[in-house]
Amino acid sequence: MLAKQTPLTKQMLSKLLRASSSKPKQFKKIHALVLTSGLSVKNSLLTQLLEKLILVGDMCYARQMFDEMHKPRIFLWNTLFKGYVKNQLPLESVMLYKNMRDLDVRPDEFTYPFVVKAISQLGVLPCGFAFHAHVLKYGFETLGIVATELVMMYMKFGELSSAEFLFESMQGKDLVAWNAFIAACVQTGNSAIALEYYHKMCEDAVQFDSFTVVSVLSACGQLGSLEIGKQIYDRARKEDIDCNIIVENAKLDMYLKCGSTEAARVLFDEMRQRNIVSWSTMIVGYAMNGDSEEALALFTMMQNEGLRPNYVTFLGVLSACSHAGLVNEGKRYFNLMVRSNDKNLQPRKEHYACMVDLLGRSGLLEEAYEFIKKMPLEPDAGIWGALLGACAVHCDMKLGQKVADLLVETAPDIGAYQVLLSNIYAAAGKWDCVDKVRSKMRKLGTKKVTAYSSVEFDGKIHVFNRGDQSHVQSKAIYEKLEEILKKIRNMGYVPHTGSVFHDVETEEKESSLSHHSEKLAIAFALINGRPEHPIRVMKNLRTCDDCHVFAKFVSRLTSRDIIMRDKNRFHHFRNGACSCREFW
DNA sequence: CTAGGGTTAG
Repeated sequence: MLAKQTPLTKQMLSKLLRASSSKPKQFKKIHALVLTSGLSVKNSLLTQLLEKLILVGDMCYARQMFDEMHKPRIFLWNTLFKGYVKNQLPLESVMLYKNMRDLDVRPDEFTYPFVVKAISQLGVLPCGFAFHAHVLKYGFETLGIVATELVMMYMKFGELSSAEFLFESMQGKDLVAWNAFIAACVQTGNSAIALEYYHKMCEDAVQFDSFTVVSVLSACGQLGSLEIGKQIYDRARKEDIDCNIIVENAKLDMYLKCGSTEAARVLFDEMRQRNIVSWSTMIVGYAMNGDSEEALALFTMMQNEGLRPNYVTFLGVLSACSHAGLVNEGKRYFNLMVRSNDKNLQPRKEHYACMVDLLGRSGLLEEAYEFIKKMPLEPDAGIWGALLGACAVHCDMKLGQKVADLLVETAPDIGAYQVLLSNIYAAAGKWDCVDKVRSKMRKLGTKKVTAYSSVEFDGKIHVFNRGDQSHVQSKAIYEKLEEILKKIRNMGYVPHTGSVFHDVETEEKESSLSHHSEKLAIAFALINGRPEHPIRVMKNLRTCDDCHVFAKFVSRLTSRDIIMRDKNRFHHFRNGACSCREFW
């Protein structure tokens, strides 16, 4: 490498650094050379060295180097902060900040974007407040970049109103600030708000770009707003916005999340280029829509094209097996992952949850339980939750109780699990147990999520709760519902009162059932929607048995397709049958 | 010399 007698020069060091692309061992050698050479090396060179170490993720060595420096200037501190953020070490970042202040080093405008991002990663709100105060103290809150980071931080903490307030009070918001906020809204499940801000952005005459389009399309997918999504995409095309593969993937996903598998497939086949995200989106989408055969066929096609699946692709494949009850195929794909010898492709907790779901849904509850006990990872709430869900489907009270007890310990704040358990008790007629669960929930303060359904019409999202009378067309909706119920009763519809988990008389049960949010949404769509269009209903939770039967009858009665997306999957109702074949 | 935004899954 280097001849010993050659004196080391700074130029040579620079060259060496550039040559040693990403081999941490070489950095250490070079660093040793620097230390022994006696050269007074400028910080700029050390910064280069630091940057390289950060790139390969050797933060320990980077820190060691930093600590050996004499009075490092603020930009070196910043470089280290950057490294901690890049390598997801928020705690180290906070400690470094403390060191910095102990040494009376004054942070500059570049410090806070890194530090605030670290706090977002750390996820401790009081810490966030403290850093916000520091930002104010040094007068950096007027800087767009720092303010944007603060907004993102509050969004990540679920402090939507704080984030909104901060965002609104930003002066001269640029495109990136808008995009960041809209994206954060979508990522935190506030898609309706994301669309609001997209419109505000247009009013403010800020020209949107492809980043905006991706977030808005994603929002439309979440909301099931096919028409709004199409409009925005067409507008982007008209305004010559670069619709790259990420935009196309987002559009593909929107179609699938709105239940338009055919349109999605046309788009997929026409795409100029497809990457692993395109394929995975399509496979996951088919699985969600109950088209397991297409999902698995596409997986095979992808492999034939020589593309390597990633862990998301396998989630799609496994959920396709789960929705179709393909136990053996699911096991085969799961083993494919285990045997792949690819570290990145080893089954993760989500895959185990998928397998538990697959086994449990097929009635193999004991096998699912054994599967969990044997898994090499620590089972989390999601995995036990999958088993509890299966216990609910198959009314297994004994195992259900056992699993629910485990869940109370690991995830006491998730009301959905308690609701599942109380549903199991209710189905068995154990009302005293139902009451016990309810009062326990009250005591612990666990809330259940309120069920709602939504329908897009005339560029707006119409939301319905159970027994909702707040809609302007409420009277017409209830009349329509009565009319339909009467007609389908003559066709043989019998209300499935098992879906009511309260200890009340049959008559009351029926009236409670008939006002479920899905039914109101369907009635609304029948009044307003065009007969040639399918009815699209989005539900935030799993749909109940009675609404499922109801939708089947309505699809036959009215000869309309009903596409219902619930929390887990799609139900495509046509002429009295559902695509899920009663397996959900 | 350094800083903020996007797609699948959760």
